[in-house]
Amino acid sequence: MVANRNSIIRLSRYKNALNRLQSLGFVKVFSDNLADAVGCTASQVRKDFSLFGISGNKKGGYQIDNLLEKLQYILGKDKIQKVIIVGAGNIASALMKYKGFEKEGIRLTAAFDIDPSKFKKNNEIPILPLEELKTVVKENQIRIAIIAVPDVAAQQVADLLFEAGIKGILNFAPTRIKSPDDCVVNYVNLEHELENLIYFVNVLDKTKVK
Amino acid sequence: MVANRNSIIRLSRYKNALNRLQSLGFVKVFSDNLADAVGCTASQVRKDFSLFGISGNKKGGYQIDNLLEKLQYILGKDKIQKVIIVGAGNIASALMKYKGFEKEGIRLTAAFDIDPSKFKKNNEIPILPLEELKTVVKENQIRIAIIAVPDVAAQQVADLLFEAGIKGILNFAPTRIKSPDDCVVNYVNLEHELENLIYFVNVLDKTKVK
DNA sequence: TTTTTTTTGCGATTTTTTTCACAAAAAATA
DNA sequence: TATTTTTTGTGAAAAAAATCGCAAAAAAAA
Ligand SMILES: NC(=O)c1ccc[n+]([C@@H]2O[C@H](COP(=O)([O-])OP(=O)(O)OC[C@H]3O[C@@H](n4cnc5c(N)ncnc54)[C@H](O)[C@@H]3O)[C@@H](O)[C@H]2O)c1
Ligand SMILES: NC(=O)c1ccc[n+]([C@@H]2O[C@H](COP(=O)([O-])OP(=O)(O)OC[C@H]3O[C@@H](n4cnc5c(N)ncnc54)[C@H](O)[C@@H]3O)[C@@H](O)[C@H]2O)c1
Repeated sequence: MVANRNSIIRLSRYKNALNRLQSLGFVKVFSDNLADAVGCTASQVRKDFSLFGISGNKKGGYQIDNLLEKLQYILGKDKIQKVIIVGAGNIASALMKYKGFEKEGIRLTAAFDIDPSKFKKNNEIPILPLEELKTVVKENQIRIAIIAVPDVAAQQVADLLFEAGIKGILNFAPTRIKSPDDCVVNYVNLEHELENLIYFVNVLDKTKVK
Repeated sequence: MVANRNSIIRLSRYKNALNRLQSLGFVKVFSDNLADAVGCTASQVRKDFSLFGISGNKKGGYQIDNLLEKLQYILGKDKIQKVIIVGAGNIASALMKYKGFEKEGIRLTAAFDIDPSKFKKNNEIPILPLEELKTVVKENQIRIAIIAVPDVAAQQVADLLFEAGIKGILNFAPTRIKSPDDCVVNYVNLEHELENLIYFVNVLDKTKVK
């Protein structure tokens, strides 16, 4: 397949930029506007579109509404995506309070924890005992989960999720997850993001001296 | 330079794996152990080390303590890295409560907000008025900042940070930041991470049918 | 109507990244 | 001591990703 992680991330970025342009009243866009907006080259934009079979109009650029529709379809935004969270701690509570997911068609359906003091059955996003996870996943046909438990619990939680039928995990715990072949695990490791930043700040600092 | 974002992220992963192995009592490690631990190939591990001038012992693998030291030096972990946060909202409060950063030599020094109701001068990590940002950055020679403000405020906050002398930003807001040449901006976009996951779950789902 | 200008689409080329493959070193074994 | 085994280190090869370059289409101008 043509798609790799970076190309899909770029599609998400194009989508964001298009939403912004649309809300500013723009109707069409050229590849170099998009390139500007997301920080890549115009030929990268066109190549990405070409690989996904998206075409525009010579000299006319791309119709924003049409382009958005296609990107949204590719990114699975034609339907609401239900997501659960395991581990109702600090990260989870930031995510649950965030209003931006719903706007993007991502619905946090429920959170789960082992600690009974965290349970809140009547919240808008209920926090439920781990024991109910399987039922909720099955009844709602949920395929995506977020892991926000301490690192030591991450693998066992992942195993439970796979058993329940989850196919994709976004893992905040700094632990590599062993997963079945038909499942995907993506990682958000904030320490590593900061280390990365520190490295490149140091590099720039050193090259400046020369 | 040899380094790109992915290779540095891999170094962070090796470091994590090594810490774990060390705490389990291991003293040496082979490239294929590390490959296993982080999910890449053994030759990738050796090539990465080779590019950073790290060498081991033929037939003897790598000395964990020695290797860790070198990785930590490359990743700037030989000194404590002070970091500030702008926007003391949901994300920021999750980050401030997290104990893992200090263990990794990353010290959240202060947070800043424009909303006076958020100020907490006496917290362990104080939440201060934006006006004090410049002074704190200068006095502590801070180079790294995290942006956790609403998207509309992100660019103006970034400009303020650059003016104060910040060289690297980790941006949680879903907005591209225009930055000077000698500064780095990395992005954490959780919507995009979830979209990515959804895309690849859909792809796997479709290929399975065939 | 003809010419010029602009912008796409995509094959070709270049660059970057990953994997391969094997000599060399060193330990283990015979 | 000689042979076998194991593992590194790194050029060479392959694969993947990004960029280039230009024909073709279409709008705008002449
Ligand atoms: N908070 C941050 O800013 C931050 C930053 C980087 C990484 N992380 C990582 O994200 C993860 C979550 O961090 P946090 O700060 O939200 O942690 P937290 O301690 O606030 O929350 C963890 C929650 O998981 C629950 N839990 C523990 N074991 C469980 C299990 N087996 N099943 C279900 N629930 C379980 C706990 O009861 C708790 O409510 C951790 O792995 C952490 O390393 C967090
Ligand atoms: N919370 C999440 O889970 C989540 C998920 C994805 C993305 N994000 C993004 O992260 C950012 C922060 O999200 P949040 O949920 O923490 O938001 P929040 O609304 O809880 O907090 C934002 C804080 O920024 C402060 N602020 C506003 N303008 C400011 C300015 N100019 N200078 C300084 N402070 C200012 C506000 O007073 C508030 O305290 C947003 O851009 C959001 O889109 C958050």
